[in-house]
Amino acid sequence: MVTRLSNYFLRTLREDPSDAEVTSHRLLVRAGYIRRQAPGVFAWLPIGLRVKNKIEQIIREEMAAAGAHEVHFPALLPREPYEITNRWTEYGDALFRLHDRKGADYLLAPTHEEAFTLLVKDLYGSYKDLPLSIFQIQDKYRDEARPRAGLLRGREFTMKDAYSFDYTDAGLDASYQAQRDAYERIFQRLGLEYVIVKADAGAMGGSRSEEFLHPTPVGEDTFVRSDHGYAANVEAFTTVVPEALPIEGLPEAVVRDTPDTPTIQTLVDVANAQAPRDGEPWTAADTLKNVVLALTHLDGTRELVIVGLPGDRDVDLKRAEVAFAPAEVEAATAEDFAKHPGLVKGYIGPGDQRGLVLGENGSTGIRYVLDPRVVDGTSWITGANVEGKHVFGLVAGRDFTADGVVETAAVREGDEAPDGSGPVHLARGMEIGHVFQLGRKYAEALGLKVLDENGKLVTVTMGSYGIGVTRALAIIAEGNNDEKGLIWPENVAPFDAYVIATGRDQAVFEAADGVAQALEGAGYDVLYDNRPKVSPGVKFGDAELIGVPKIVIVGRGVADGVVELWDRRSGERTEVPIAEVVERLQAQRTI
RNA sequence: CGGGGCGUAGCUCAGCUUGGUAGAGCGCUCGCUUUGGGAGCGAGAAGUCGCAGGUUCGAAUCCUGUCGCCCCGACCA
Repeated sequence: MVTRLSNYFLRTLREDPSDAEVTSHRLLVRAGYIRRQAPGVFAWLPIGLRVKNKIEQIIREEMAAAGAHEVHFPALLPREPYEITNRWTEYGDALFRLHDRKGADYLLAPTHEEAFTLLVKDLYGSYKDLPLSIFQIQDKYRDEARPRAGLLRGREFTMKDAYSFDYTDAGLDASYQAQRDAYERIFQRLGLEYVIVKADAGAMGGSRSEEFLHPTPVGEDTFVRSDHGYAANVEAFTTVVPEALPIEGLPEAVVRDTPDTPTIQTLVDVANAQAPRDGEPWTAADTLKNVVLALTHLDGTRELVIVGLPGDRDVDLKRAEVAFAPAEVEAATAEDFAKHPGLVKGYIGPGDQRGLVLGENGSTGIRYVLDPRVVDGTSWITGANVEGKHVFGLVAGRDFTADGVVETAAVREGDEAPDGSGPVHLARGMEIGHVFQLGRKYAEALGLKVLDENGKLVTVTMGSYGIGVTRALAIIAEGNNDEKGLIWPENVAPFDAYVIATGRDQAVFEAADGVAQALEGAGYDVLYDNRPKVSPGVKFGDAELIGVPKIVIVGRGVADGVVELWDRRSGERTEVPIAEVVERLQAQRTI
């Protein structure tokens, strides 16, 4: 059936909605694809649902090709399984919780590891049943602190989540690879550029984790990539560790007066004025900055830890979170300093040959960890733990030691990739997919075991694979538009062709109707703007806003037996005889 | 949770400083005209000015409180 605009449930807005900032949000609302219901919660109108269904269909086809079977879980789940895996607590405020009439706790699932694991446990008990991959396309709920950017970060969103079950590590690797390959095909079909980056497995545990990031300025993640193949989320980036240097022959450390030098820059200025170095001036990279962080451990205890890193580097709190996981990390507060009078703010240093200040063996007893660049034999200007004094020539491994090495320094443009593939560039990306090996965490917690070939019970190992469906839709919209409106790629467009009848001549409407019917007959989904008494300008504007890639204008040319084919993306219009419309569009078709 | 902005018709907004009968454009309804780039004329329907209290003869406007929304940051498997 041809969809006729005169009675289709679609209303475009002439002006941008006032609450939308990012392009995809603005255009999807204005063109009548979605409507806001609550912060981060959207209703899908018929035309929006069509695009969503197209994306889901592509995912379903590729999941089937990868051997995964579709299931469907409730969004509403009881508390107990999440209690067992501790996620009822760990998920914190981001979990939507509710009660039934008896007061029992329920949640709106933010993801479904527990439900899937328990279902497989219910039904399977033998290694012969494995491997198994199952997936669903389901709405997920997360009570985000701040939903934003329309569909890009909502509180309700549609996600494809797949889970694999194996009883060997090799099996998990194969299942993981199958999903990873399927993801590549899915994103290619969706026309979404992606970069696969190493990701931090984080609190989810597991050994291998990769994110599919779509490079875009509206992205929330920062990632790095080299020109020769390396790509990683900044959280997962590892520093190339320099060789240790010989200690012999290095001059003794000297304490100097450096009044009014609470910051690295003031210190460098004073150092160059009072103790200039032969050859080249001191820079921030010659100083050792000691940053005080406060960790909050899972049991609620607060611990101070001091990170020593080159003065030209800043601490990246997200990287620090990874380094100190599962503890939460924040900068130390004035209160923290007050509790540790041994710490002289602005002049903190590890100590010197006369005695250590930082570290578990130091006078403060505060854990002291170093950036990987601070290898043995490197010499530093750093705080002397006295107001207005710094130590010059303090040598790592000779004058001080630390309790460990951690990656907390912010990654910079030009840093060397750990795989030797050259300097990295920083870019913004939006996570559109995530594959990771959960391992046995959930199976262990929930008791999912099978009997192996030897009749022994073994714990199943799992993988988890997600694609944000509605986020992918928004990202496609974000990357396919112009000042007039959306421009859908053919394989996710809500319709294959958009027929416009202009004018008021009955013959035009009859001809347009014929064109629409002919296209439908050829297998096209057609949206036909048959609205009477609507001016051509309005119809053209709506067509551009809605963004169906192929438009057929039926109007003044009808008398001569021709119509115009209008390519939404290129803007090109060509006249063709009415009888050839179907043929011409088919010739242009790329899918 | 911190910072900023905003709540007035379906939408986008003016009015608030300086209190005095609720406004515009678009959209919607009816009639006539118009029909290749968001038409014209005429007639209409449509609002608890977020909510609650207060000041005042009188509050969209001033005061207090409160709720909500948007943006930036923190947070974000």
